[in-house]
Order: sequence, then C-alpha cells, then structure tokens
Amino acid sequence: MTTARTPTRNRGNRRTEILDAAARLFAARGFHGVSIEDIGGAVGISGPALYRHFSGKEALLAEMLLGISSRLRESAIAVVTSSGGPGETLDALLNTQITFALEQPALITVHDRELGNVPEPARRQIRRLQRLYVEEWVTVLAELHPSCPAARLRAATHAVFGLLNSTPHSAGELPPEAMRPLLHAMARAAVDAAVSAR
Amino acid sequence: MTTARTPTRNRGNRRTEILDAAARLFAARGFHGVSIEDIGGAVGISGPALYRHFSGKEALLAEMLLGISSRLRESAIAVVTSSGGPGETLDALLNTQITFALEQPALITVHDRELGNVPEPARRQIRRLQRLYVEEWVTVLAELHPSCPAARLRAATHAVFGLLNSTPHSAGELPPEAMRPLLHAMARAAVDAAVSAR
DNA sequence: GCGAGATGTTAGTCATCATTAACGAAACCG
DNA sequence: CGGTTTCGTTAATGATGACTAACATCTCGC
Repeated sequence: MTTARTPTRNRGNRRTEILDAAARLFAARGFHGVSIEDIGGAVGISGPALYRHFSGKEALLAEMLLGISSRLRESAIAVVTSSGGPGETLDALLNTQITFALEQPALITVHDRELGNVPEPARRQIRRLQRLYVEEWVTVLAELHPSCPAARLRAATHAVFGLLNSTPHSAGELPPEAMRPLLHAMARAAVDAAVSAR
Repeated sequence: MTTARTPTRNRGNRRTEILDAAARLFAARGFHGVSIEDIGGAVGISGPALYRHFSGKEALLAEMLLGISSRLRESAIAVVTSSGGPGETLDALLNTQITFALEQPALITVHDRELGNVPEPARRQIRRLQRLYVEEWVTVLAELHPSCPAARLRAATHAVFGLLNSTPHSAGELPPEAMRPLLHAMARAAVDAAVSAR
C-alpha cells in the first residue's frame, strides 16, 4: 500500500501552515506591515519559497479570506437546514459564530480588515459569501419577528457580529468557558432588543 | 484689530485638515497601505510638505490616536462627574460613544486597528488612556451591579464597544436617526444581560 | 521695503520589498 | 539506476516609499 504514507511527503500541510502563520501576522501588523520574508520565516522557510505554494502575496490573502467566508457560510447553512424553531436556530447560529470567534481570533480580525487588499476577481466572491452569510442571519431573525424591516435586521446583525468579534480585544479578561455564555447572553439580549420594535 | 484675522494665515487648521484626511485614508487602507504622498495629495499639497507639520508618519499617527483617546476619556469624565444615578450615567455614556461612532467612523476604525504601529513613547500613553476609558465604564457598571466580578464587567464593556463600533460595517443600512436608538437599545440590553448573573 | 519665519516645491537618497532567475537536492516513478 | 517533480536555496531586479536637501514664495512685524 504505497498510499498509506503521505503522498509526496506532506502534501497540502505546508499550504495551511503558511496560511495560519500569515493570518496571525496579518492580524497583528496588517497586510502591508508583513513581508513575504516574515511569513516564510514564521514557518521555517525563507522568503521566496512561498512562491512554490502561492502565486503571490495577494493570492495568499485572497485564499485566506475566501476560506474564512466559505467556512462561515457553510456552518450557517448546516445550522439553518438542520434545526427546529427560529429561536433555537438563532441560538445555534450564535454558538457557531462564538466558537469561531473564540478559537480563531486572528482569522476574525483579518476577515473584517483586509478585504480591501484582495484583488478584484476574488474580492467580489468574498463579498458575495459575506453577504449570503448575513442573509442567513437576517432570514432567521425575520422568522422570529416578521414585522421588523429587513434593513433594521441587517443593521442589528452587523452589530451582533461586532459584539461577538470583540474577542480579540478582550483577550485574557475571562477564560473561554466564561466568555462563551457571557457573549451568548449579551448577543441574544441585543438581538431581542433590536427586534422588539419601539 | 490685527488678531481678528487669522494669526499667520490659518495656524493649526492645516494640521487638523491633514489629521482628518489621514484618518480616512488609514481607515480605508491601513497605515502601511497609505503613503505620505497620498496624505499630502488628499489635502492639496504634495508629498514632503507634510514634514512642515509633523515630524514623520508615525508621529502623525501617534497624535491622531492620542487625540481620539483623550477625547473619549474626557467626554466620559464629563458624563460621569455630572449626572445622577448609575442607570442614567450608563445611558449617557452609551450616547456619547454612539455619537462618536456615528460621526467619526474613520477615527473609530483607526483607533482600534493601528495602535500597533505607534512607536513606543506614545503607545504606552494611548494604552493608558484607553484603559482609563474602559475603567470609567466598569466603575459605572459596578455601581449598577456590585456583585459582578470586575473581569466580567471589563469583558462586557469590550463587547459593547464592539457592538457600538460596528457602524463602519453597517454604513448605509439605516439612517443615523434610526441607527442611534437601535444601537442604544441593543447595547443597553446587552449590558443588562451581562450584569444579571447566571 | 526688508529680513524672518512659515509653508511649499522638486530632486535626490537609501531602505525595504515583492517578485523573478538560476541553481541544488531529496523523493517518487518507471 | 535515470529523470522528473517538488520544494528549497541564494542572488538579482525593479518599484515604491519615507525622509532629506536645496531652493522659492508669501506674509508679517517693523
């Protein structure tokens, strides 16, 4: 069984290793504040070796953001198609977003800062995925309160994302086991307040 | 009345004009994504003329962030020292932060993204002001619910900032007159949920 | 009117950086 | 084994960009 080992040593691992390191660096210093040399150094190879894995720095960023957007959207679809009432679905959406925010703060940071540095073919696609993700939330919220105008629901959704994605700022204040229920309670209360018209 | 005109033409206006333009550019493309030439161009002068007003690009950023942090903190102090019960004080804090977030989205964006690019003498001072601003909030929240541990209050405060500072993302979804009460209601509900122990 | 300071300008300079070139070595395929 | 692919390496190369120098101009105080 020759395929039992690793086909061509570690195929694909280097790519994701690079993407992870780059995400951390981009989150800390911004896309233009990180050099190709920095990224290579972070994974033990040096400089232009990156071009064996990515066609360029912008392509690397594009793949990173595309990956994040797709994963978020896919998890939202999984949640929405499976569960029961809109209240439970909302809680499940909150949970997946909270998990993501707590486990991948660097990706969260990069995701909402660096879209402007993605070149045009990919940028549109990322925006599309982000929009679709928001619409999953808006749909659930609309079921929960049909009389609320969609624009208000969209604004509320963005505000909740802001709340949940604050984790990079409050890093270390509380352990994740305490952070998770706190964020859930706050977000749920915020949503309910947004949706109860005034 | 020679002083009725403008002393030395427009003393000080150029500086703030530059700071405003730079804030917009930094918010859009990040500190390293904006050149000195870009900033000069945005105010009608070209390139190295900036060095007549600031000692360098980093000094410009430092002054920008220092200004933001000071203004936020001063407004918080004004609110806290003036008003009545903790509930009213919290609402007043929310209102000033919402005003800032709605009127100066670029400053909000730069404020929580670019601290890492400020050189060391100033960075410490900015961090100090940010911490003090958070502590104003925490103090008010503690009055509102003394049994809640301070770490939880701090985490909740950061989460509320994330919610309120989401305005750059939801730009255009709702007019500011609708955005303001929505943000207030959501934030207040989130705070109350955070503070009611579980 | 005139020297000074404030405010610009354009033309270097010197780093940094993304990207390419040219070249090596290990692993796999036959 | 021999050859090809994969994954690295260390030099260029070419742009870009922060900052400095040398040189106007304009206003103001006198």
